[in-house]
Amino acid sequence: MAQKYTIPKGTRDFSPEEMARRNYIFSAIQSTFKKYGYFPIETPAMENLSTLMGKYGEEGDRLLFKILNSGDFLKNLDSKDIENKNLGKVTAAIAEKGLRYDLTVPFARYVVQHLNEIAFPFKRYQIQPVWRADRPQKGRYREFYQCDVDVIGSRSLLNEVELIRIIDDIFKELSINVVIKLNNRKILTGIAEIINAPEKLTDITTAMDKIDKMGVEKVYEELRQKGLDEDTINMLEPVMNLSGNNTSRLNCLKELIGSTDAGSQGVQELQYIMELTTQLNLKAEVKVDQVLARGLNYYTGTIIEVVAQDVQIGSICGGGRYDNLTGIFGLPDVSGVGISFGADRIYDVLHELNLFPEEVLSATDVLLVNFGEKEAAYSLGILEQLQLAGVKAELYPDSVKMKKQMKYAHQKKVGYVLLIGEDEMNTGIYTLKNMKTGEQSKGTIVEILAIFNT
RNA sequence: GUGGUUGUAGCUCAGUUGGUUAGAGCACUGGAUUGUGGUUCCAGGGGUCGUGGGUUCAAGUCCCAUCUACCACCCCA
Repeated sequence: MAQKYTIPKGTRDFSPEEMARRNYIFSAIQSTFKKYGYFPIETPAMENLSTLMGKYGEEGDRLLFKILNSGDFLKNLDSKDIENKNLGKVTAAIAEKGLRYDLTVPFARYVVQHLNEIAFPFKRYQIQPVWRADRPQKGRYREFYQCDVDVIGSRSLLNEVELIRIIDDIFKELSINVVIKLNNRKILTGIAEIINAPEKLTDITTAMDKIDKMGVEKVYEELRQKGLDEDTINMLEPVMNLSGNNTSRLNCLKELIGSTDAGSQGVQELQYIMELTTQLNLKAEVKVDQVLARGLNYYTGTIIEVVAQDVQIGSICGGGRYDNLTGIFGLPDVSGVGISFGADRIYDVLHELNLFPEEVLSATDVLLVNFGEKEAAYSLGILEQLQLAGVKAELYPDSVKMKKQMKYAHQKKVGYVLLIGEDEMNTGIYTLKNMKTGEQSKGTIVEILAIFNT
């Protein structure tokens, strides 16, 4: 072996088998998006860093891949910044572009930039890879595909309901059992207000979000570390320990935080969504989760997260409503709501549960064996007739030993092998071998075409 | 970014308290079978033991560093 070449940490190659399975997922997602009236767009892999920085919080800025400037990238660099390890300034001086971190922020940029071409409410989907400089782990990659659907320019909660239906449709088609968790950013705000700690909103919600993982006591411990006093923490108790079904939980929430503007609005919104959702015939379980706190950085209303029931892999879909994402790009008061499907994690779920259909890899129907120069030239005409009839056919390019050609057909899972040697050329009656049963039959081109067309 | 585990043939792995020429299965190539794959039998090729340094008469094996993959945290799809 010449040398060991590898791919960067957290990235992957995809074999033809894997691509067939991936395309199975993508087409399930894409066809559903289309069915609901969404149109596709694409945006570049790289954006200006000014577009990306500051949109995902401090953590997000760290996880952005930055692209070194072309040419003399040192020309804007101040050597003092290097000495002082002023990483922010050094980065800004040598890199002005970065790889996109998600599809939502580039979409917001797109909307603002193409405002006058867009009919609102704008329903778009986007299926493209994103990059994060995170440390790879199970179900976590540095390059992965997101499949986004968003509606922008409509405040109606019917959009939320539609997204829930889309989620249910897609996972139903893929045979994955899921729980759709719902919350509302305003409920979180209400909680923070009712315990008189609105400025601690982020600390409170990210701590509460971990209750399933580490238990109530650890959450309280983390909150103490973040500087909350015992009284405040005790006030959280009733919120943390909500029980019962969705309706009773919502009613409890209303009592607890209904006195705040945000809280009452948030509960009302969620109640409305639940009302509409419960009368639908959904397969997925929809669950109100008052501690769910994803995407806190730009979400303002509904928060959605989807987890697989039978595999522990983190969320496979997530999203929410953002009232002012385009505001950062100079277009205020445009509300949007959207979700993102993690195709790579869905792949892992399907793989782990063995849920991929057998025949996702569409193999070649028939391989024509190459017996030599004359026979190959003759076979070319037969090949053409087969392909014209819609049969997936290929002619082995080299006249190597039949054993090798048969083995190739076997490995590629080709259904039939067509043998056209000297005898067959002379008689016009060809030999067709069924690779599954091993049976051989003889027939004219018309008879053979008939076999494939049935 | 913090902490832990790991690395031996293309792949999955064995390799004893440090000791002679580092093994197996699968895969690959050739043959048994000159027009027949998937089964069987025979033969063959393939390794700077992740990389760099150190300890030792002697290192795949012990020590340090570094890289990779995996796991947990942070965060997230």
